[in-house]
Amino acid sequence: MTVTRFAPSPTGYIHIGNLRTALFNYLIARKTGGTFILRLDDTDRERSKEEYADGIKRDLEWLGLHWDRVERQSDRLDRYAEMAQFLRGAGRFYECFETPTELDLKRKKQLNMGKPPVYDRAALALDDDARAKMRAEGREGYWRFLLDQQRIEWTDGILGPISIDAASVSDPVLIRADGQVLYTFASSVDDMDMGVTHIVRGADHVTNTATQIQIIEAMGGTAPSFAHHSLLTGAQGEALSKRLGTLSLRDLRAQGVERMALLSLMARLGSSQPVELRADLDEIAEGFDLSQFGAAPTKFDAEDLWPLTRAHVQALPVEAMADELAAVGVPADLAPAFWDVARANVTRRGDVAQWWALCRDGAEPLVDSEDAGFIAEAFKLLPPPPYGPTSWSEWTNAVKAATGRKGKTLFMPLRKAVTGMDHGPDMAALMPLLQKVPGRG
RNA sequence: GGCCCGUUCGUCUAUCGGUUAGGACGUCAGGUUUUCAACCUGAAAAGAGGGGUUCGACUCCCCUACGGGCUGCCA
Repeated sequence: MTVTRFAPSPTGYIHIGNLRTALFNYLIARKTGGTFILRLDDTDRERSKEEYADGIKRDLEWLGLHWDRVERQSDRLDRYAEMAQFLRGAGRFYECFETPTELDLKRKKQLNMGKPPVYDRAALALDDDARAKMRAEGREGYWRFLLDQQRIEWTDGILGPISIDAASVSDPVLIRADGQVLYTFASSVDDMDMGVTHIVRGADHVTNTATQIQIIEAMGGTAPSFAHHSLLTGAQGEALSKRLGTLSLRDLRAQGVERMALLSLMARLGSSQPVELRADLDEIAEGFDLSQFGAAPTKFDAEDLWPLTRAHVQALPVEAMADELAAVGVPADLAPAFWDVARANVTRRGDVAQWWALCRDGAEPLVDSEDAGFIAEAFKLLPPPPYGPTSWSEWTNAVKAATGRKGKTLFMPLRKAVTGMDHGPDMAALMPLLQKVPGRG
């Protein structure tokens, strides 16, 4: 049984980077009929906010990434204390007393001497008396996990064989002086307890994986299989983290991006499979294959969402557009005809507003100076609305007979005069919807 | 500074030593269309640099450059 999880910390909303992680884990569970857990990693009491937890849930619901189970780390504090006690007994936890400032100083010294800034395990040498003395000085202990200094190896689902020397990594701090359990530990306990079988996360967690494998094994568990997807960069290759604020899911949604456009792109970007618009998550899951993803950082350009959004919106049946059409004031009886005319000329659902405004209010005629006389004459031949399906051809034929113009020089000035634009829906189909033509006459 | 990963058309990528280096999206041109969109046809477009190994290297090895990540009592 496959068990995956998406484990955001509720310190912000879902953005384009998180979304990829959530989607991959969802798809793996979905594809194999497994379980997808939403786990809120909220051990950081200061930064975690209920508002964000709710926001994350709403965003996942909008995307359609339904979870089978929800967990909160703040509900599991007793369990972490229990496993911490177990690891102390096993000699894998040791208490340290350096202050953050002291640690910072140590790192700087090491760096200056050209050495890697790895914790020197000074606290490991402390005996009971020394520890008592530290406490007497008012210092509060925090706890590190004693790494077994060997190479840690695993076969990554995306990166392939990875080997990291534990000696190049500091013993991770797992419990702070104020008792707060840190991510690396809570996550390891949870993944073990919840039977998580596959973890897909960003490449920023590769080093964590090395230590978490040891932590899970020290607790008597078996490490799940890991896969680390490349991180997204901006279109110019710059780190995306700086721009994440403008790429939150809610912003993209507010701009009119369609969820299937977003999901279709994210399920394929960075893989060798072509990006294709899919109709639903089942279709996306069907073709999803982690092994098709590359390890190189992936450039993400939000502009790529628009062609997919347009294709999705243009294929929508009128029923799916009912709310949007009603919102801009399209009468229900005109909706099907209007949507048929407008659909080929919209990218976002909201774009129908401008076309309906044209139909309802008419447009300021756009007349090139050399066409002024021609348009004046043409408008004399145009009866007032309402128009029928043959109005356009009747009018253009009449104008053609009266002026001798034909082809593009005939049609284009008329289009511009009637709609105020040089592009737009098919004129023959548009005419019957026009309720006003202000420039007429 | 140390550690991990990476570098093929504009973009995402294929190629498990021998290919006219393939596909998709985008771009451009032609066709169709009153326009836009859509559709059809076609085109341009790539192996970071330097050393090896080999009959032969995009592919294997080393170095350099560049990009990303980690190097927190954040996640």
